[in-house]
Amino acid sequence: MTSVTSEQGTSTARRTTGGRPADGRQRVIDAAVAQFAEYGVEGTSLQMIADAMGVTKAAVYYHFKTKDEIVVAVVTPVLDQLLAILREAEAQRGQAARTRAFLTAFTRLVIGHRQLLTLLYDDVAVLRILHEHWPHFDEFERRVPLVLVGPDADAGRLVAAAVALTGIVAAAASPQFTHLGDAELEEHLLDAGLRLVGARRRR
Amino acid sequence: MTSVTSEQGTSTARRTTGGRPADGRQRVIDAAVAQFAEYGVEGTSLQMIADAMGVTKAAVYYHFKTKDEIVVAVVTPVLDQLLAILREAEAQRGQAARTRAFLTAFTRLVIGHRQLLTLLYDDVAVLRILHEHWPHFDEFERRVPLVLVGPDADAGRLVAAAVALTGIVAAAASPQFTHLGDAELEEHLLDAGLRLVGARRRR
DNA sequence: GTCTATATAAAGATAGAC
DNA sequence: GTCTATCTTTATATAGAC
Repeated sequence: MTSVTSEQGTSTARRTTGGRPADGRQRVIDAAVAQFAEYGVEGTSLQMIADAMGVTKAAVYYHFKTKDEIVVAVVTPVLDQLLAILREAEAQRGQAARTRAFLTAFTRLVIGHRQLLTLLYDDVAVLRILHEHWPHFDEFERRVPLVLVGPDADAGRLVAAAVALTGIVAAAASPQFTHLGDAELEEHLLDAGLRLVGARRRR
Repeated sequence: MTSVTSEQGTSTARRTTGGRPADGRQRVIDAAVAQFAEYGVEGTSLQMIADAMGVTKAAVYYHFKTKDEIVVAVVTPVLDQLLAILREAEAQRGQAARTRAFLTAFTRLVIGHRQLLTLLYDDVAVLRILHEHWPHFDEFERRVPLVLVGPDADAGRLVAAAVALTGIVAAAASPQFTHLGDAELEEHLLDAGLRLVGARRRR
């Protein structure tokens, strides 16, 4: 079995080697997430990130050599979590259990990063960068729908899975629902997802 | 009742005043759609559009004064169709009929423009431009979910509507399903949509 | 770790010839 | 209707001082 692994251990390592948390590197990431969510990756310049931090472009370049590196750093933690969710779900016995396990954890992850996940699903620039810099990202993309509906699913169920995944991510990011609390939105999203992939909701 | 109307009658007018179809203006639009779909609006430069047409940037600027104008011209025909669909659905008697009427026509529209609709739902640059240049676009955005689930829907049904709309659009654009024929993909998308907004499929 | 200053390339956009 | 040439602004990125 090919294994999908992140090569981006640097930031984690740095945080353990005595450096204070919320160091400069992390501050860049935080600022970048906010800008990316509002203007998209291509619509965000290093100048905008620097301005949001109250520093200059050169200060940003001290932490990251390129803009692509920032994108990878922004997205890697979520991808790692998604990978963990994927593995745990795949380890369940029975397709129904795998479906429920993945969808439950996935919805929770989406809620925990309302703006960030849409980068992964909607921003063409992010997808291009990940295909360039993230080893086995394409394999990763294939495994997600499979764990949801199983390897023997017909086209109809694969389409339903795609609608569920992309719909959940986009709806969570929609300004339409910013007023909804995390718990309530999470429940509704999970509900919608389960209805789509054919499972009944446990009460 | 406030009416949502396109101010962009120019291209239609030009096509009726004796000008050959597939004129330069339309050729720019066609080239732009292809580039926008692949690289996003911010990721597409006028140079790329010009190159795709085999002309220079200045030739493109003869037809459109700004890049924003191109985006509006690309998206306006679809928005007009969407508006027509919206009105026809709103005119139905009974919420079930409105839901079915809209979803059926919407899915067909999405299939007819697999790549284009995702610009409307996913591309933040397009949304910004439309909010700037399309009168009553925000009102338009509000009416779409409402016709799907009705004015008295609770949060759960509104979330389901959002998942359906965004999911259908994104799934239709997904490279995962490029091999599926229009008719089959349309059926599966409609199926998923109806399951989400609570209606049973007519056979 | 942050700054000023700068290099270099590409972006959007315009003027004017053909 | 398309071209060459050019303007202006902004982008990514680097060098080197503090």
